[in-house]
Amino acid sequence: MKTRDRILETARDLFNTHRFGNVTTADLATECGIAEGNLWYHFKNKRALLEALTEGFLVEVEHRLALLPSDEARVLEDYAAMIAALMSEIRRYRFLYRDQADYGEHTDQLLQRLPGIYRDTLSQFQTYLHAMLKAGHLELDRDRLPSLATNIVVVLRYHLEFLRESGADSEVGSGAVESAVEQHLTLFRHALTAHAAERLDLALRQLTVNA
Amino acid sequence: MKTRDRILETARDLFNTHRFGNVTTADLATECGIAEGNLWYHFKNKRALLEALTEGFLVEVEHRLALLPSDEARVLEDYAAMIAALMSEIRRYRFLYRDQADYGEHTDQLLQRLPGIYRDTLSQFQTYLHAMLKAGHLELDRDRLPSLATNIVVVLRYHLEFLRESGADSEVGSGAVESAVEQHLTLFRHALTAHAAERLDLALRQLTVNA
DNA sequence: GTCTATAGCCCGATAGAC
DNA sequence: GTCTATCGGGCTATAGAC
Repeated sequence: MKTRDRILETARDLFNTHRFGNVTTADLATECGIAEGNLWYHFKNKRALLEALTEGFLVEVEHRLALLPSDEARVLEDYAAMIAALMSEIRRYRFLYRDQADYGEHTDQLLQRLPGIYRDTLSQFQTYLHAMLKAGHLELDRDRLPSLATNIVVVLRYHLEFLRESGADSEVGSGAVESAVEQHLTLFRHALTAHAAERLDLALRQLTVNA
Repeated sequence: MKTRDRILETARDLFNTHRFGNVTTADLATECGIAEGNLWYHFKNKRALLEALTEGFLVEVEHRLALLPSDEARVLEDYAAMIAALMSEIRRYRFLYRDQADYGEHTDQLLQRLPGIYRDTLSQFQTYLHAMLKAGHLELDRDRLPSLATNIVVVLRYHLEFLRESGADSEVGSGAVESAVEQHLTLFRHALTAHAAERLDLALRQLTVNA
């Protein structure tokens, strides 16, 4: 792999694990197996590196937001696919959501867009829940959908932080992501038909196996 | 107020707003209106300051964990009082939960106790929910209580972070805390009797007015 | 108890050889 | 494209006058 790409991937991993502000450029260079000076050949400064990572994030978000329920018969499987994309995004770019306070004064590129991303994500979930309602999978008062969508997003986004703060292993492969997905299902599983709950469980389980 | 106490309170505020790792001792001294050198008369080093704050936190947690449903007739009001104490704790010591990655290698005092605190908090919520069940306020499958308690804790703990990441004002007085309390109610409001929901709403509203 | 001055360290970034 | 050497700046903490 090209050095530039290795730097980006290593940086993403280190930032996710130790926070952006706690990873020094010396740490990053060592982990990449290159000299610190070499970093500045590939990136003008630490912020430029952050911005390169941000671009990858924004592309991934755009693709995930485009995943909408296609066909009434497959809304549950479409939902599971969207959840898989969202969790991959949250896992791979966790530090971008989390470490905003470390970026200093000017990272407008990201900070201006995150509110919109959350807004679009909430409405994406409402679209899915509405489609499940229409397909007869979900039995729920329509005016409860907005708050349910918010609860879903909060649980999916923060269950990893909850596990970390609780002292549990929250790394990839520890089952933390699976645990977050399972936990979010408890928010509306009781309102699904038995058949829909079973299909959704299956679809979600298959996706985490493949990821 | 004694200088030492003013340092502690100012530090708590600055840490909550800007993160522990992003607040320099120069910032803190300036905000206190004292010379930086004077800080080291009152505290051996930055970590000693953190440990002094941690002690106050642990005392507050212990008091809050001791708030249990007293009497079947008042379980809803007791619950509201406990929620008020928990939110005050989360608001006042937000950085302690959040900034663990900034503390360096050795803050065993806090890091060893947080997992236990979360565990005790979850079981505290299960106790309350169980009491509401017994008092006939809540109609819910008993085996849904553990996951509901987890969802409640996650929403109460992270709704403030969610608002901050979303670009909303998450400071005290902005209504963020009230919004978190309101949001957590959507997790089980539909399972409360109409009478219980009304009483709980009232009790929670009175408490946030007083706080 | 509070101040000024400064030591000593670590960090991000530059210069220039190879 | 990668390295070594080093600079300037900011940070925590100390020393010592008042």
